Amino acid sequence: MVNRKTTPLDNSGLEEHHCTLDLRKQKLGMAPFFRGLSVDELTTVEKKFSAAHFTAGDIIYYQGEHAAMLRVVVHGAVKLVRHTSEGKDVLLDMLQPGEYFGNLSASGNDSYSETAQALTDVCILSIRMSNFRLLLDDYSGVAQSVLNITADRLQTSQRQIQHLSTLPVKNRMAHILVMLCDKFGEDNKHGKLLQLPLSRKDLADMAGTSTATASRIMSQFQGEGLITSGRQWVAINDSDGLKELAEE
Amino acid sequence: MVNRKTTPLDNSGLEEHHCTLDLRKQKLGMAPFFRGLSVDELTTVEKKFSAAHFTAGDIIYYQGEHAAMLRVVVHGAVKLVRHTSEGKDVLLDMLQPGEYFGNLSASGNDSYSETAQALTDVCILSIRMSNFRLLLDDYSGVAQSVLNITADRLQTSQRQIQHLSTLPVKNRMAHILVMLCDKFGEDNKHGKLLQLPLSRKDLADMAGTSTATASRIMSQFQGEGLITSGRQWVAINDSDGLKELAEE
DNA sequence: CGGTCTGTTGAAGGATTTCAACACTCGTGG
DNA sequence: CCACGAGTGTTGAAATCCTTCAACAGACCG
Repeated sequence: MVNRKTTPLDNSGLEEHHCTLDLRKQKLGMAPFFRGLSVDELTTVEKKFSAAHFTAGDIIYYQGEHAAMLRVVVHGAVKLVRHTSEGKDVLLDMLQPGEYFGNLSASGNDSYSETAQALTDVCILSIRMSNFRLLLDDYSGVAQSVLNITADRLQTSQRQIQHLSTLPVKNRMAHILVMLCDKFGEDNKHGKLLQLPLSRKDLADMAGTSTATASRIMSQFQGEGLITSGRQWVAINDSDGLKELAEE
Repeated sequence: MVNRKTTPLDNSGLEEHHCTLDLRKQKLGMAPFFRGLSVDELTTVEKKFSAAHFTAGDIIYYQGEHAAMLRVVVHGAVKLVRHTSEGKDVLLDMLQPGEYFGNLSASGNDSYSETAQALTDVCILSIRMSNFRLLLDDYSGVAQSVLNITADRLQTSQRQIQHLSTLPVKNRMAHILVMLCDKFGEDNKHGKLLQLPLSRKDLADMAGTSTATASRIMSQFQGEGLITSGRQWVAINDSDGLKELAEE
């Protein structure tokens, strides 16, 4: 096998479909909090959202901006980053189609606590938070779903706190790669290719380490045959091996 | 002033009132998700809960146990701890009267992801999760409050992730002390005394560090006149000074 | 094909952990 | 009431993990 390092990522944009109404409805239906709604209900709900497009690299909103909107990813990948006053970044999450982001807590400060950036060309549905609240009153099933999702995210955050507190960087990195593999992995000749642009800095910001250390560990993983990687892309060859490292 | 190191904590138990019905109702009303209910509604809601008492040190539930109950602290302090397979502990939260704990996410795994321990003698109200769900359907205002609280906790967790990722131990410790001071601080000749038993290990498990490092930093803070501390207790003398350290 | 952004790697320095010994506090039983 | 013992807190010294700084190499864009 050649030591190929050119990007194998699928870069096809979304000019083709331009986020048709059908696609939007389909993705809204996929969103976990609308699962269970009838087609008619979904149509009513969809009308309350408005669509917007961004190209790869665009900032969807900045940390600190006034926050009034709740958003759902329809197409593409979005990353959520918290910036510190010292210029360090913390990557909180990578979002897939169907996931929500923006502001849920109408209480207290109504400004975004993180920056949202389009990783690829994306289509986003938005709804004013106050309108979303009305929706929750009308569809109590949706309200329960939203609560479930938020509680799950809290669980995930607490596991992340546990990892940061108790595991060395290598284990944390293994865990992050496994998680990304489950979420973004697509079969490919390199193994499970993570279908999103992913730099060493992104990985470092997720694991709470420096880019230098992230790079060293990725090199080590590659040397052990666990992954294959190049500029802005990563493929997982042995997710079981990584899982072992992550669990330990 | 004598260099007094004997505990100034108020250890009075709760045999006096034995959690009267009135007290329980009052504390339920204090719980942020029931704020706004009428006295009548509160009475109805209170009947669905059952009370239980624990003495200092008791485990209320163990991590991994089947989780069906949602609980509210009526009296005393409770700590939530995640244990790792390597025997390390991560202290997620210290709870006050009015705060809920237990399981909210009815989705996925229905086992507690942390251990809950009584720090003092406590009175706890419990409700079966399925019944609580029914309550949410009847009182949509409560459902919104629960969502708000959960979203706020998510925010807090993400800030904690940020701190673990970007700040050195000293700053994290300062932040934790300020937070505990806001929550448990009571005026006292030593300054703001934290009204709960708090060991160096507790602080270490909150800050994601070792007890040795936690002890060293607390000694340093004491040397700088920021705090006064002894076995299992801490008083904050200069919360502004700590806040500066935490923000930096 | 050059420039820029990203990734790699070495070496030195720093923060934190670990191990270990000792001191202090508090509850318990003599 | 005192003394002991267990649990908790403190502190030193060595070792370790990780960061920082820096130089260079590779990949992608125009």
